[in-house]
Amino acid sequence: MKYWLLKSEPNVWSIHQQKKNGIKGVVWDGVRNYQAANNLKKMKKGDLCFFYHSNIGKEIVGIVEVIKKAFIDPTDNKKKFVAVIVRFKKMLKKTVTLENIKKNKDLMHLSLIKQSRLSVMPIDTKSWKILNKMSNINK
DNA sequence: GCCAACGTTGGC
DNA sequence: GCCAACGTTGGC
Repeated sequence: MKYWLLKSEPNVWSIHQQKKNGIKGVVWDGVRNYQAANNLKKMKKGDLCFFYHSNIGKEIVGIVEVIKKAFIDPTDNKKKFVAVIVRFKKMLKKTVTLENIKKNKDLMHLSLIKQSRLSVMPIDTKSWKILNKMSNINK
């Protein structure tokens, strides 16, 4: 199983809306960047993704699960880009802010920090574990 | 195929 | 609101 991070501006699409959508999940479409699209293509059913709020909050707020692997994005007329379907999994007990991620030397290599504009990125297992641990600090 | 101009994202 | 970083477009 692989781990990922998905970015969304909460005033466009937030984790709360994702949660309301419940078990049927949501089509994650609109990605128009090759690097992000390539990451979407690598996703498999059952993979887990951190849900990150960009611009407002700048923090990881929850986890979603991939329930359908990449298919042609229905909103892309040229049929070049892909979408996946993700389902709400859980909210983090404590959100993990970008500020705190930057403070951790073991997380400095993440694309979240190095490539601030990338909206879909892989998270290695070690980093996934660290971030999960950080989210449980104030249980 | 290069690169200047322009557009977009997202942190600050 | 500004701007750095980076992706895309279009003229040559």
